Amino acid sequence: MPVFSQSSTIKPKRAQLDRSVAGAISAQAPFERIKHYLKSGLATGVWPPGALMPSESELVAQFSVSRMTVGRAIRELQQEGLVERTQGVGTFAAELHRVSSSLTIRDIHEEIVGRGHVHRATVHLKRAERASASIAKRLDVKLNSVVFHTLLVHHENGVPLQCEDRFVNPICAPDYLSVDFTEVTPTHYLFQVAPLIEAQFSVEAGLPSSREAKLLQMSAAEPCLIVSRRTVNRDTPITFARLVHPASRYQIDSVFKPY
Amino acid sequence: MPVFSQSSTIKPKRAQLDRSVAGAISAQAPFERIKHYLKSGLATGVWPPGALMPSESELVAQFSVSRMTVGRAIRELQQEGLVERTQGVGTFAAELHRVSSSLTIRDIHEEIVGRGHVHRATVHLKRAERASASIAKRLDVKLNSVVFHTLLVHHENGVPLQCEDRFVNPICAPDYLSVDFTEVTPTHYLFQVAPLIEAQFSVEAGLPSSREAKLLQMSAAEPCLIVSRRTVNRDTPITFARLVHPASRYQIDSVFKPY
DNA sequence: CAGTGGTCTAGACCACTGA
DNA sequence: CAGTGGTCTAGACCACTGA
Repeated sequence: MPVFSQSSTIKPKRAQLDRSVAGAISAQAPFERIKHYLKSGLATGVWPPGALMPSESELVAQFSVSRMTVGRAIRELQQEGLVERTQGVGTFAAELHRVSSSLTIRDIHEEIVGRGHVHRATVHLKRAERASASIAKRLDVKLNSVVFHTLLVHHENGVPLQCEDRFVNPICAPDYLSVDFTEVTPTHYLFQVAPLIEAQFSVEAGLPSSREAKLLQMSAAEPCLIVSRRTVNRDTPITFARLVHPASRYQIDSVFKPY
Repeated sequence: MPVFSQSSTIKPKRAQLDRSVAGAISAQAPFERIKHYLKSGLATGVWPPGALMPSESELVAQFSVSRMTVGRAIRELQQEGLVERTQGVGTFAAELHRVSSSLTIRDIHEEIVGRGHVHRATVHLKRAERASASIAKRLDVKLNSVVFHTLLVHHENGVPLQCEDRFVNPICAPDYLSVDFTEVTPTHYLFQVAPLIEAQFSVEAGLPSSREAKLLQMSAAEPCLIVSRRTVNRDTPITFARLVHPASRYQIDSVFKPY
C-alpha cells in the first residue's frame, strides 16, 4: 500500500516548470518523483537502515510508470549510497555508517576568488634543482636528476594564507619555469598541460619550518594545517606539493547530506 | 569513425563472466563498454577538456545499441563529473578543475578495526550538564538546559589516538548516558537511535587543551588535527563532537581518480 | 518455481539550440 | 529546421535467490 500517495491514475503530462539551477522548486519528472518519495521515506524512518524497500514491480504499480523509470530512480539512490540491492533478493535501506564527506580541495585561486576576495601570489623560489632522495622517490625520477622547484605564498586580501612548496617532473611540464606564477597558479597551469589521472592527498597538522613561518608571517610555534598532494598521470608522477596553512587562518569545511 | 573499434556486427550474447567485487576483470555490459570507451578517450586526450564528444546518435550507430543504453553510459559519466551536457548543443569533456576528494571520516572503531588493529575506549566523563552559551547555540537548546556530555579517549593498539569530547541533545537520545561506551562508540550508538539528515564538518589544526594533552599522553605544544562534527536530524541538532588527534599519530589520506 | 534485480530494445514525444 | 539531449513506454531475456 502506498504510504505517500503521490501517484494517481492521471497520466503525467510532461511538466513545463523551469528546472532551474537549484532544482528545488519541484521535481516533476517521474523518476525524480519516485526518488523523492523513496528519499523521504528513508529520511523519516519509514524504511530504517536494513529494511526491505518496495520492489520494482510494486513501485511500477504504485506510480503507474514503466520498470525502466523505477529502475533509474532506484539505481541513482544506489549510486548515492542510500540503498543496497541484491539480485534475486531485493532492495534494502543502507546502513548510513561511513559518514564520508567530500572535502573539496580546490585551486587556491578559485577558492579565494570564490569567496569574493582578492588573490595575490608572491614567488620566492623558481628554479631547476637536483632531486634529493625523498623528492626522487615521490616523483619517481633518478636521484640527482633535474626537477623544477617553486615556492610561492598565496595571499587572501593581503594576508598570507598558504605557502606552496612544489616539485615538478620536467618530463610532464618542460616549460614550467617560464610561467609567470603571479598570473596563473601552478595548479592551474599543470591542469592545462598535464592530464591528471590520479591525485593522492593527505591532510595533517604540523609546525611550519622556520622559513615557512617567516613567509606566512606567523609564529613558528603556531600549528599549521598541511595538505600534501601528489598527482600522477598514467604511472608518471607530475608534481608533489606541500601546502602549509596557518591554523588560525584556514580550515576545511564540509557538509554531508545523505538524503 | 570509431577510434577504438570495440563493436562489431555480432549481437552481444550476455556474457557469463563473474562480476566480482573488483569488477576489474572485464566490463561486458554494453553500457559499461561504452563508458569505458569514453573514459579511455578522456584519459588519453582524444577529447581534451572542453572538447565536443560524440553525440548519442553517433554512439548508437557506432556500438549498434539503442539510445537508452548510450544515454545511460553518458549520464553516468556526467554524474561522475567527467562530461557536461547541454540540451540542444551536445556533450563536452569536463574541465577537471575542482580536484574534490572524498575524505571519508568514519567511526573511529571501524577505522581502527579496519586496519586490523585493536580498538579500546576509556571513558573519562559521562554526565548531564547545563548547556553553556556555545553548546546551547550548537545544539539549538536553551541556555542552561540539560545536555549530555561525554569525554572518551580511543586507543589503537594501546596508544591514544583520539580524544572525543561530545555533547548530545537529550531529546534525540534520552538513554545516551546509560550506554557502555567501552562496548559501543557514541558515533555508532547515535547512528542507531537518531537518523542523520545532515552532518557538518570542519578540519583544522590546533593545540590540545592541557586536559586533552594529558589524556592523549602528548606535549601540550604538539599540534593536533581537530575534526569538529555537528549532526542534524530535521532541524534538530543531535550532537556536537570535537575529535582531537595528535599530529604525529593521525592524518587523513585520500585518493582522487577522475577516470 | 515465483519473485527479484540487471540490462536491453525500438520506438516515442519533447525542449532546446543555433544556423 | 536539423541536430541535440531528457525522458518515457511496454515489452523482453536473463541470473540469481530462497522457499
